[in-house]
Amino acid sequence: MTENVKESKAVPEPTLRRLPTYVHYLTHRVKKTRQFISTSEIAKALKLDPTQVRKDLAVTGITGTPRVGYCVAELVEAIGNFLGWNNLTDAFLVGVGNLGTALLGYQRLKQYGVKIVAAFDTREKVVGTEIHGVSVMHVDKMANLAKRMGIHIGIITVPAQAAAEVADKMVRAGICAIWNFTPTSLELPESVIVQNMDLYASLAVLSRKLHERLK
Amino acid sequence: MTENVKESKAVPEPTLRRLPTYVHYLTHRVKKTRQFISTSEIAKALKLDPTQVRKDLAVTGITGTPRVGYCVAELVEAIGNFLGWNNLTDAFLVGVGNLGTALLGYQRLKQYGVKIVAAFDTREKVVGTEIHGVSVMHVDKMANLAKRMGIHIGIITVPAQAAAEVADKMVRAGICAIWNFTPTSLELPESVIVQNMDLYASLAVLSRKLHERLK
DNA sequence: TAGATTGTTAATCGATTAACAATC
DNA sequence: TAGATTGTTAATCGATTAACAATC
Repeated sequence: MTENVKESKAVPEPTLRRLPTYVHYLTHRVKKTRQFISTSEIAKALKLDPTQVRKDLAVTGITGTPRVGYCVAELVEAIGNFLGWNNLTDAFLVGVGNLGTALLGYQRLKQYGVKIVAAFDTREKVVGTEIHGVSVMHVDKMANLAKRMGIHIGIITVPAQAAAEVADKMVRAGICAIWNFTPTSLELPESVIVQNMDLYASLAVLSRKLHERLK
Repeated sequence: MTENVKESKAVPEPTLRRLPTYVHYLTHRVKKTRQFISTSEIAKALKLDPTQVRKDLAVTGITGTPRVGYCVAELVEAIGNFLGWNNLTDAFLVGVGNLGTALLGYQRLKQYGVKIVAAFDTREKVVGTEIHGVSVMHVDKMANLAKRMGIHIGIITVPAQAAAEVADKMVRAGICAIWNFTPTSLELPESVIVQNMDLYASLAVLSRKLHERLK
């Protein structure tokens, strides 16, 4: 079997999760006037290991200068490029409840490469309305529209019991990456990328640690 | 140095994160009539390793029966106990924007051991109102009230630039566990439990994987 | 030059997975 | 009994951390 000349290893998921944190730190807490920064300084602020920071940054292809550090502006640029924050990807959101509405209001998502271009629901009360500038349509129109517009990302913010069905519909409509805000574990083909945003998993960690502490 | 007779190892965080998933699967997708279930069946449905499921369940102290499996009702009960879902812990939420409002509407949180008993903000428009049955007060009143009510959990849903200050206020008011929905990395004493719910970290993983796929 | 910082290779650590004896 | 499933110990895997040579 022939191997690729440049078979790049998959980037570890923990690294991917830390990259936006670096950008946030660099753009919001490092003075705009500072041109360079060392990994030990980043590490200290974010409570990480300096070596880890260097390894993380390395995946973006950027290099630093011994005794000087990394150029802040270049870093921000390189991470953005690496994560695809430049070319906006259109997304559909299904489920305009409390959380769905909140996400529609997150203008910030655009800075992170994703733009919600349409929202869907089944309830008469919301279908036909516009929320935070995004039209809400009946979910029956989702599949055709997704195909026609070549949508790749689907965001699921429906009640848990409807999640599986919505996910199936999305996949059949050609959506290949799903951001799942329900606690339901989706059974989908291997080829579909699923990223779970599980409130309850997160809360369980917090709650258990607190229990241990107070015990 | 004397060691505890029963020095129980800390439960791995990945395990804590999976426990709520088991409960959700068992209560919603396993027929109520089914009395027993094997770890291989759970594993298959959730795309996990059966051994891993057994190890996860073991931390709750529950045991199964060879050739029979685990009693579904007991499992749900044991996990709930372990995660402290029985005795409700009161929480304060600061930042009644899109996301904060959505969380106030999440009645489900109560099933997961946390009850938001008051919300805070600085904006005149919302201070004094009531959202989803929870009173919104000025953030200046938060510290005293938290001390008086013995609040342990704080939820931060303010804009990123206000996060550090709110977190400090919470800690000074005796709050020792913070659920942080902002992308800001909080610099707090070691003793404070911080659980980050980072939308952008999650989105970065999804977005990057999609990029790799389409490339 | 001297010394701080990068970039890389090696060691460690912890979680996942495999192997298998115990058991109902 | 036979065999499916548990529960535990050992092996593997991958991420983190340590060590250190290269470099500006």
